[in-house]
Amino acid sequence: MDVVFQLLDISYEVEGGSPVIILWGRTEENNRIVIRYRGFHPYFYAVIEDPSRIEEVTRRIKALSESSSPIINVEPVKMRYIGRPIDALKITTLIPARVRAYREKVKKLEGVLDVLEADIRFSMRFLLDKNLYPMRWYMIKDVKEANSGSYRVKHVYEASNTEIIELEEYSNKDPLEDLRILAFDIEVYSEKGSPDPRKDPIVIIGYITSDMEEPELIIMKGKSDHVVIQKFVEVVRDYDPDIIVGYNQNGFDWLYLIERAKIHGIKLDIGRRLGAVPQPSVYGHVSVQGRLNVDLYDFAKEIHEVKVKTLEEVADYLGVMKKEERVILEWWQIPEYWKDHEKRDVLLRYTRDDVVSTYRLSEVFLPFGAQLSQISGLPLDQVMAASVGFRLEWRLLREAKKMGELAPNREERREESYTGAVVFKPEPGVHENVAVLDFASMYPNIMVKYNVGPDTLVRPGEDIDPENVYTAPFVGHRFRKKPDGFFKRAVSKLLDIRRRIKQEMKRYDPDSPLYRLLNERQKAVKILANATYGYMGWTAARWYCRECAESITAWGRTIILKAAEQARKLGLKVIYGDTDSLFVTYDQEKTRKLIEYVENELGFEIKIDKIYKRVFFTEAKKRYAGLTVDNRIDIVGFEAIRGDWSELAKETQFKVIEIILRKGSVDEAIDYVRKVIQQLYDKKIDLRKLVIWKTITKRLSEYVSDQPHVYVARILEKMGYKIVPGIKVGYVIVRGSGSLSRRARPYFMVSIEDIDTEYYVDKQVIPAAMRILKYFGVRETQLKTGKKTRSLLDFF
DNA sequence: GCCTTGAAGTTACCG
DNA sequence: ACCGGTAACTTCAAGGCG
Repeated sequence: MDVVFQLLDISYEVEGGSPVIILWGRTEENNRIVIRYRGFHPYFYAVIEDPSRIEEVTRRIKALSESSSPIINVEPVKMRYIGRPIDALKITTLIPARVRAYREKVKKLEGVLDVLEADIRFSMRFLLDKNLYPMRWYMIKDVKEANSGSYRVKHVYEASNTEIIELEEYSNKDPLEDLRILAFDIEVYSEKGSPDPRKDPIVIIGYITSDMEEPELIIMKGKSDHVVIQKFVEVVRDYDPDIIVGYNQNGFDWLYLIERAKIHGIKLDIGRRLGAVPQPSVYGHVSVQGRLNVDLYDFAKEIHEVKVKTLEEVADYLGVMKKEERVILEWWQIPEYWKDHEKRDVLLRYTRDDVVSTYRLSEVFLPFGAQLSQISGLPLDQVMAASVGFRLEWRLLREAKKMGELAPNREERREESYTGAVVFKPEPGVHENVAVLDFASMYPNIMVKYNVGPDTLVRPGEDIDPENVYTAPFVGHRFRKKPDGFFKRAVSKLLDIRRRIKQEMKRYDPDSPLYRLLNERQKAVKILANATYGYMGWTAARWYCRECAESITAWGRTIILKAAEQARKLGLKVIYGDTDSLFVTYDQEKTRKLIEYVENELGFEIKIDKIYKRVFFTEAKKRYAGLTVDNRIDIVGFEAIRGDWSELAKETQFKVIEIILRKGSVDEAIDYVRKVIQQLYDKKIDLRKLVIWKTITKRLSEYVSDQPHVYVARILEKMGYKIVPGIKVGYVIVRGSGSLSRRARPYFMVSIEDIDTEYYVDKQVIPAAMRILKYFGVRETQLKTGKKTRSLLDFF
């Protein structure tokens, strides 16, 4: 029989010494199924030094075979490697576990130049070879139904090396429709410091599913969380979710649950494979067999507008749960709210709000995740956990496979830097009526136009007719015009897909589900296309090519410089530019001519991205603030949008910018700043507005200088809190003696009385305000109120 | 020994 | 664990001065 199914996830098992691929899916009737696919074996390639001696090498490889898990086939194949035809041997082994050992042995054999594609995990190998993309729909031929045995699914099918065909007509179907989602969150009680799974119990597990109106809580009674965990296992099994979502559960909840379950001797048997427990896996995600365990924090990390990415902040920013309508507790308050029975209800409410926020976040994030999964080829539970580079790489591996190109190995390389983009010096001050012109996908288009890639790169010394190559400016690297390279193909395909999606979107109402689906898809495609340049310059990339990256930026510099020159020739004033954007005084006719020039003479697409009624620059690059024609304030680069300044300083700067741009009133801006400073002196400022957040980027012992956030991190560590790279530390500066760092304190340990007002006036509010006001002739002294100013004293 | 200066260290931003 | 270019802060040591 044939089965139509949506591919949700993939895993494999070894059974009777033979591997079985497990495809997890669901049918059109919304039944969960497993397809057990046999006859697929792991393999890798050996590149042969001398094709005339291929038989000799084949014999040597075969001689390595061990009877317990043998090499089952060695086959000569003609492949391509970095654009050149090569002779290789495809070595197929019986089971995945032995690939590594065989790889090492084969690598050392005489006559073998290199071993390739031995580091591709078996499940992914299958997806790659069969050209399967998770979340898409397929038909598999000639399967037999078997009894469900060890799987918690409706049907199990056995397949043996049969065809799997993609069903294109399903491509606009919502991949998430009717999937069951469960959101959960755990609360842990610890007497002091960070919770320790060896002793601190899970006191609450909250959860909500697609079928529930309200969240449920499993609450610890007595002193043991045994029942809590047990109950949670039942809940998951009963509801049988396809997708489990949480917020940072890969970094915390699962690891904690796994430890606690181990202590109680509970089997966290919550997957769709009998007896399989959650398992830490690749990219730091946790794998739950047959279910997609998606950590929404991975999505949140890409929202750069939110600086401190707690669940509350992200939910508030996205509007799924406003801070006003929920209970807010901070991590350090949780023990207090559990211990104190009077307060416990607040903690319960807090957990409910967290669970609901999490579920709602999944509604916002998963549609994009599903599309990225469909486009990149990574399962949904891995795709956001994987870094940008890996997501793109999986897509590239698929392109390579189609072209018969072998994937290079990952290797350790020395960092070699190269020149990047140009940034123009801005014209300081306020400019009226400014158009921002943006090149459309500049780097991807350079790649396509000049056929840039490791396989088209002409190596130094190679003799080739200059007619047949594109030569990069400044750096002189040459790229063959023909044939189309690997990157050109991959990138133009992505650009093309995106164009088509955008075209299709025009046919639908922006509020329609299909429009939204397509929009998520085009975003996913864009992300991959935009990552290609950075990927080429990434030393850990399989297709690392410094010359390529360097050539792309060189072409980019030439293009933007030429465009700027032409703008000036046309009589447009170039106020600023960065990489692929030009800020020019807006003149409709001249701008049109410039756009034409860029299209016809340079061969690139440039468009008006936005028009500012007024835009302000300082001498600094990468910083400006503007008022758009639709009356929105844009702030770029300034303190007001940086996460490492106090909210008070940011807010003050924002207001100053707003007053200047909207009203043009310097006096009003000065007045505003003075009031803020007065409030600070009067201590009428919410302490939370004084907190400065900074990320700890390495182990505390590795810091050479004790900056404030490092000093505070050490205090927290002494208090028993775990400090790991990546965490954000919130601190305030208090009065006292010693360096700034020595006066930094965790924000929740001080009151407004302790605050060093002078610091906030002189090092936060005034610098942030002066950054702008300086350009309007304002002096620092004008911002200070009744208090005697230091500069006045200095004067005498 | 004190004050100034600039390099080094650090973080977060832009495109 | 995608790139280089950039601003701006704090610390810390060197250098100048007396």
